[in-house]
This record gives sequence, C-alpha cells and structure tokens, in this order.
Amino acid sequence: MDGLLERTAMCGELRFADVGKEITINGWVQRARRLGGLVFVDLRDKTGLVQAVFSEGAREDLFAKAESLRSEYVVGVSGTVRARESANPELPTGEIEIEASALVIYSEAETPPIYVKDEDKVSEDLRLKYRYLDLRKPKMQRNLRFRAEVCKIARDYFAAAGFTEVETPVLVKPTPEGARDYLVPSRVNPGNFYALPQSPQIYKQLLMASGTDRYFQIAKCFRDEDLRADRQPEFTQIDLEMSFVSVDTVIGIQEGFLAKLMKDTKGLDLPLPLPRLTWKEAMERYGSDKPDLRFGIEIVDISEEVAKSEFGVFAGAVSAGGSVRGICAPGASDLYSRKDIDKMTDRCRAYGAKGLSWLRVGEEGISTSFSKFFGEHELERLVSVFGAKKGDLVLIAADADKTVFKTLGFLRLELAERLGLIGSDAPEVYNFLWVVDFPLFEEDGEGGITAMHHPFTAPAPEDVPRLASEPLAVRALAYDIVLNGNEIGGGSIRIHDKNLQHRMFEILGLTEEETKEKFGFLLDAFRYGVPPHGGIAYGLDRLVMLLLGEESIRETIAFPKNQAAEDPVSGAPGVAGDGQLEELGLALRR
RNA sequence: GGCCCGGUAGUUCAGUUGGUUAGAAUGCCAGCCUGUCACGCUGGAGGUCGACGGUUCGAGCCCGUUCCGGGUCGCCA
Repeated sequence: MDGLLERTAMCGELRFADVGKEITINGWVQRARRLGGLVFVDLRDKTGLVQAVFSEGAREDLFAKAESLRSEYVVGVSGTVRARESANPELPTGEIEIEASALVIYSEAETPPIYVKDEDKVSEDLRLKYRYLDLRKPKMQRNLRFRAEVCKIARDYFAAAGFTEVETPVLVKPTPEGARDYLVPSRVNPGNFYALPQSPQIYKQLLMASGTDRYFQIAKCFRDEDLRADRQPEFTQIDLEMSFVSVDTVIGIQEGFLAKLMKDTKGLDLPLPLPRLTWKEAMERYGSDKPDLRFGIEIVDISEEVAKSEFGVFAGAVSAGGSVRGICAPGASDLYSRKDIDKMTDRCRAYGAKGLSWLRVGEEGISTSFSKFFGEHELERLVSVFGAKKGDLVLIAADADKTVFKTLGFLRLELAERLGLIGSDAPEVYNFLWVVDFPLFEEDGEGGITAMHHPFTAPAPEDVPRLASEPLAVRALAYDIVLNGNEIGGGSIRIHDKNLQHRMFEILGLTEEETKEKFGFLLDAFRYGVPPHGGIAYGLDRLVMLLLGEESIRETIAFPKNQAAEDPVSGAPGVAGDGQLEELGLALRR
C-alpha cells in the first residue's frame, strides 16, 4: 500500500474556473474506460463525478496502474485540472478533467453484487444486504443529507422558539398497553425487564412537571409490531411538549415549523393557517382520518334515499344502524369491467365489506348491480344525488359506518390513482391539513372502550360532563397533521388534573392497583404541581419520505430492517450465548 | 396469523403445449483500440431454474409441501 494522497478538492465540485490548478482527489472508481494508450477514470465521492485521464506517454508504472483500475476501487489521484477537448454536458464537472500525475490505490474491490448507480433495478433484499454499497448511490447520499437537513431545520426552529433539547431514557419501564414492547433483561435485577420506549411520552410530561416549559428531542422509538413500507420497528420522532398552551398555540408553532421546513427544503411558501377538518367530517367526506385532499371524489350518504328500498342489503344496513354511502368516480366507467369491479370487491373484503354495489351512467343510460329493486325514477334520483355524469362510475357500500368508511376510503384512493388524479399535473403539491376533534375513546371490539390516542389525552372541556354517560361521544383535544393522505404527526393537550386523570383510568377500566403499577410515577409527579401542557410528535422518517417523493421510509433510513425485522447487513437479531443467558437468569423454552 | 405478487447466470429479465446442449441484456475476464464518457470491436467464462417430494418415458414449466423477499389486512395506546 502506498501512502495517502491527501485530498485538496472534492470530485463533484471542480469547475472550469479551476483549470490550471494542481489538485488531489480521493474517491471510488465509478468506471474505467481503457482505449489502448489512454485510460479514462470516472472518480466518485459524495459530491459527484469527475473524469481523470491517464495517457501512455506519461510514466510507464503510472499508466500500468491506471489500466488495472476496476469499478469501486478506492483511489487517490493527483494532477492538473484542464479543459476538456469536448465537454460532457451530462456532468456538472463535464467541462474539465484531471490530467493525472500520481495514483494511489487505497483498496481494490471485488465485482460488487449490485450496481452503484441510481437507475439500478436490483431487488430490495440485495440492496439491504449490501447496504454499504447501496448507500454509495448518489440518490441515497442525497437522501441521508436531506434527512440531516430536516433535523437541522427542526433543531434551529425549535431552539429559537424556546425549546430545550433533552434526552430521555432508552431503557424504560414496560407498558403493557399499546404496541408490543422490545424487552431488555436486567442483569442486576434478575427476572426484571426494561422496555425500549415506544415514545418519550411520559418522560416529556414529567419534564413539563419539572419546569422545562418547552422540550424538544429527535427521539428513537421502538415498537415490536409488523412492518410496512412506512413502518419500521425502530423509527425516529421529532418530539416536543409545551407548558401553558392551548391547542391553537401548539398548532400555530407547528405551522411555523412546517412553513420554514417547506421554504428551506423546497422553496415553497406554505399558505397559513393550514386548513382544519374535524375527525367526523374527515371520516364522512373522505372515509379516512388522514384524508388526501389533492383530489375530490367525496363520499355521499344515500342512506335516506335507499332506507325503504326493496334491496335488502341497503335497507338492512340502514335499519341495523349503519349506512349506505358511495363515491362517484368521474369517467371511470370505461376503466372498469364487471370483472375489474369483482376484483376490487374482493380487495374490499379485507376492510370488512361484504360486497359492493355499482352504478354506471353509460351511453345507453343507467345500469346498476341493483336495478331490479329500483324504478327508473329512483335510479335517476340516485344519479343526481351523486352528481354522476355520462361515463361516471359510482361504487356503493352498505354496512356499519366504520366498515363503509374504511371501504370507501380505500376505493377513493384506488380510483384516484387509477384515474391519474394524484400529482399528474402538479407532482410538487404538498397538501397539509390538521385533523382535529378526534374521539377520546373508541370501541375495543370486545364491548369495552379504549383510549384512541393514549390515556393522558385531555377531553374537550365542554364534553367532560358526558364522560360517564356517553364516553364515545366525547371529543379529545387531539390533533393530527396530515400531508398528502399520510399522518406525519399527532399530539394532544394532556390531562394535568389528577382527579380527571383518575376518572379517565376508571372509565378505561383500570383498577387502582393497575394504575399505580403502570403510571404511578406520573400521577405522583402530578401531586406536586403540574402545568397545563400539550405537545406533538412527528414521524421523521415518514416526513422525509414524503418530501423526497419516496415510496418507502427505508429510503430515508441508513440501515433499515427487512419485513422480518432483521437487519440484513449484520444479521441481527442473533442468538444470545448460554453464558449471557445464565448471567441474566434467563432460560429458553425448548 | 390471513390474503396477494414474486424467486431462472453476479444483476435485471425472457423461456411457447411438458420435449435436443436453458437464452437475452448488462456485468465480469482476455485481446485490440489515443478522446472516451452507457466507449467500440473480437473472443471467453459464468446456472443445484429457491428447496424437498410427487405426476410423467421426459419437469424451469403441472401438482403438493416448504423456505425466502416484497405488498397488504389484522396489529401499530
């Protein structure tokens, strides 16, 4: 190994103005082109590519070494920047090249299993297994830098707004509620376990009781649940909490952050204030608590029109307390055959729908899947309620409200995608909105109720009298921030009154002992004076994903887990040695 | 746990009705080449068709089981 040729320039930053300079660059060989007595080498570092030239006329050993270069060799090159005979307009450095006078090969490289270029179509598992190669791609380096930029903007903004960055523990107490915990055995306390935090929730509330006033953290969170394209078992939140604030103040500060974020990263002026939609309205109009408002196709309730119809599915749904609703997809009639609709109906079963009804406005008039139960006049009435025009397709679901919303919410996105309504004329549209007035509780499916957000969420003051009598009708001081149909953050005003907190636990069916065991330390803290407080947490990975236009948060995380929650690079998780288990007082069930 | 899609050369893929020695592109190796930049030309190497079992005279192809990857529902206070 020769010595180090210490760099004096970055590959991608050299320009015509540098012509004549003696420089040294370090990097990876993107490509070596040998033309007999001439070798061109594209050198890559994180800033980009530059071409170095070796010619036979120079020193013989230098040229021989240049001829031996292969892709992904790591090298240092010294030489003179000179103008090219003919520029390459594809490259920012295309007007110049390095006439090489020295070359050091720091390390050779085997033929890489994946290509180091953005356009490769290699499978995801190979990319993750060889992540250190994958990350060499310019796009991945850009993504990492973009993520860092978002973090910096958040730090700067919240610091300027009076927030203190505080690190909360990563070894915390297991919480039996909610998502599954990752458990960490305690050696010093055999049989006891820490959990990795699902979020810093309780600690940030303690910080409010501590007088920190405004807390901020870029926090790693852990949830042992199944993975999705936008869900990893370890992920990062931009987490914050504020004392003495109303919903409007929390939201106002967030809007300032989001506006700065969009301005600094995209150069876009975010019109403020952002629109707000109540949870009820979001569900009824869009079938989702995180609606995508980049397109229309709103849900229409036709329960009244069909409640008395001969069609049992419609009338039955209404009389059972559910509803009949539908969406009208403009111009979709020709796009979907009977078979396509059958297929789509099958997919809707995943959301609990037992079937779908449809109505087309075709050239020869109206056709529907339920025509025999409806007269011509009634069908025309339905067409007008939906505002359907010639060529439109209406899809109708009849069931319990929850099922109807989920089904139509899915169909709405499906149709918009198929019809090309999302981002076709304006891909750089960032549609933010707040969803507010979430219910405080939801049914747990076993006849009981559970906190929709978490048990520290404050009820709307005007709904407090209804806590006992009709808990499901109580609204929470909770808010979600939604971007293009994705929840990118959520928060609430918390309960700071210990009596109200006790009532909450009571309504949730927690006994005194359970409450004490699980949240005793928070309630203890509240005994000694706690300010009204509230906060929010953003899903950093998801936010970065959306701003980058990526389809998966894996594109924003340096070393993500695969669907089996394994790290394909290291092979984690691994087995623990007998000695380790012994020391921890653990035995594995065989 | 359920459902859907996929697994063939290092990589991305094709592979007809089940029929000779499984192909292409790219990458890799060698030779030639002084202005390439997706260099070009010539030649070459490279395969447990995810695995196991079955049907068959014969399986990359059909059947069963299983493993792996991705998506999704459940789940994610």
